[in-house]
Amino acid sequence: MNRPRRPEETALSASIRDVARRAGVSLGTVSNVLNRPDQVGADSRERVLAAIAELRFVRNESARQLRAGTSRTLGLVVLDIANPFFTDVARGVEDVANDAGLAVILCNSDDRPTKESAYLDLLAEQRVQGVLITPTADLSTHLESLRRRGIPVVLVDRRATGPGQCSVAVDDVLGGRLAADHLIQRGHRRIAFVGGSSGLPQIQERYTGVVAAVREQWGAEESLTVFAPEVLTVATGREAAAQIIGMPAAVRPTAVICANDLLALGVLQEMTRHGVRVPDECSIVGYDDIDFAAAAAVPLTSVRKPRQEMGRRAAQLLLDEASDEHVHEQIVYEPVLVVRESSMARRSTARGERTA
Amino acid sequence: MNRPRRPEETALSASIRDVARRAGVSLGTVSNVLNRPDQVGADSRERVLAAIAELRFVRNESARQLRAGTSRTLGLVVLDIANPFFTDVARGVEDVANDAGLAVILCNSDDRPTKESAYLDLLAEQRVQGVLITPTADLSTHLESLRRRGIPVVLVDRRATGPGQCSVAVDDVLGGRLAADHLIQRGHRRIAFVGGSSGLPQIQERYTGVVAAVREQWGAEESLTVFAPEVLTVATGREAAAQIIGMPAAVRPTAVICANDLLALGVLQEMTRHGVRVPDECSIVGYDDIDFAAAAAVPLTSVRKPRQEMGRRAAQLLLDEASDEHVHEQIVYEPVLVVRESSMARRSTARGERTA
DNA sequence: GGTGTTCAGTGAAACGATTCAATGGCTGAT
DNA sequence: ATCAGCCATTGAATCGTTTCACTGAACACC
Repeated sequence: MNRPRRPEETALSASIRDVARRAGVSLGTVSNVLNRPDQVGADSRERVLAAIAELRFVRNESARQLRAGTSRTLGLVVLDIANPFFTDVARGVEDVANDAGLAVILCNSDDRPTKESAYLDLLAEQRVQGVLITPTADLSTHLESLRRRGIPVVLVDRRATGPGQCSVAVDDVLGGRLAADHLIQRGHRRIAFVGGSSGLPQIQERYTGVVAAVREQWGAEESLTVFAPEVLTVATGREAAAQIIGMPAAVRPTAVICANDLLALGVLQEMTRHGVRVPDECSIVGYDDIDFAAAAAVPLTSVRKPRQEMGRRAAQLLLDEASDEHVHEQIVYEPVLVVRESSMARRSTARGERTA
Repeated sequence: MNRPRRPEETALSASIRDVARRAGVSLGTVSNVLNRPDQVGADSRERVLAAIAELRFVRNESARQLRAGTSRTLGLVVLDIANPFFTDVARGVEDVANDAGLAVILCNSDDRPTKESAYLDLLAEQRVQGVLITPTADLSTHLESLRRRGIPVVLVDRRATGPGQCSVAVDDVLGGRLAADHLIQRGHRRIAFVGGSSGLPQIQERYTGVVAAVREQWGAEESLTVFAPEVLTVATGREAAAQIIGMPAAVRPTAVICANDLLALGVLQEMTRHGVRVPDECSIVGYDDIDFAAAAAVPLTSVRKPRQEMGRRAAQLLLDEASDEHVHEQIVYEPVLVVRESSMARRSTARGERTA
């Protein structure tokens, strides 16, 4: 094979052997300079470093990893890289990982099990130190097989089912309840829930919370309408809103709870486009409290999660799994409702069946 | 070392050798099944596949890479992972890379040269097939050394200086001009430019475009005020807006051109918070046209770039660098001004020195 | 002078895959 | 019967690093 290289590229990569020869020392000494510089005499160290610089030596990480048996990377698999919630989580992960000298391989499963499992295979082949993942709906069997192979896994934004694994999540039932309580308290009697059809438990729990609140305070749930778009994006949020707008005024919800902020922004856009006044004619509550929620056309009321902190904590747990006295932890953060204009309808308007 | 493993983890990783033994064939045959399955007899292939499944064999990518000399990854280094512009680019890159069977290592330099060079070192050690990068201001010498080492580099959202490299960029001078022309045409006579102080050429070119437009149409540039926050985020956008709001009404700009949409959103927020009506008292134009621009409190006029397409094209160029008849290309896309409400001031209000 | 202890430095033996020249068996042509 | 040609298969050599048992040299101590 050895496809011929263009002339200027000849000195492709010096190996540790070349460095040793150039510096007039042995292989082992070069390796020591690289890994335990203080155990090497000052003069040889100088010579080795000089040789490294002259030859532009760059350590071959594959070889290092093969021999040492341990990699310097960690995998992060998210559901939607375009959702700022996940990039915020990623920044948290990155902070901790970098401090520990690890690189993060960021993978975007797009909520598709096939993409997810392809990425997990890849991460396994790369022998990453561990995997942080917000899995698609059915906790893939791949996860279990990763763990069986000794690769630690920490779930992010998703509660572990058993005690045998770590997870960093948010009490989504509470989150859903907060959103619903808030709206009910402000007099809403017909509410829509815009969730997802992919069956993510996070989303289902948010719905559970909403239902619970509605049950307690209404005694019945006849006015809770549910929309389940394929994916949770701005575009599908718009579609859901179009449906809502199409409903006869007598049954049309006066408030919408969205399973995430992207949906909420979509709903808001479509309402605005059709002249439905938010929050006067329809209130909106989002979820995640991404930064853009506050900057929306009508600033969004949203359920706040500690996004970056979640990433940091998850990464710490993952690193901790390497230690022998590690015990699995299921962290659950309490979400907080941040009330903004999108749900501040004047009580008179929102209350009941349009007064008359 | 060989730190003792917990019992259930014993069968950590079967090697190709174990598979061979189990299947009763040689090493080479297993490798062939993995890499050229059609050159292997049907029955041995069956047996090997069975053994792979039973032993839960996962190829060790480090070993593969060490021997084969070629990796299956590519690096993408962006300035700000929290900026949706870059996640859109990343999706484009991912599309192309996945189709080619490559994984993407996504790195966030945070516009800090030290982080950037640390990541470049890491990518070099990983022997990635190539690097896509939006570099920090001073095209780091690291880039040149990567290229000298035979690792292809493609610049993203930044024009290559010489013909010796590929780049995918946007005509930012034109972009700046479009923004300024639009505002000038609408009667604005005092404009602010909110850029960045890090010296990114993309930003400087946008400024150049603005200045050119102003020169041509005004004959002088006395009313172009420049703000240069440290970084280009929503938060610094707010700060710039606070300064603008603090200016005496007689000299306060009636329109703001922002170097990206995050800044624009920040400016918009702060204006709204202080009761400055957008666009009536102050128009705003952003840059990049991220999805959230259209969803803003006042939908943002913005300079649109083909974000995902840029990522795709860049990745294609990178893959093409491997071929021998590759010629370096500098792609320049034409930006388009998307006019929305944030710059639709009623002409009477916007025009001139407040009529009276 | 012998003995013991440090300290630097050495180099062979892994790690787990891929590659490639060599081997052996078979088919069909001569 | 022989041989060329083909195919599936083999296994040793190799990639670039780390590790570790080992060698000398220098020094201190009795």
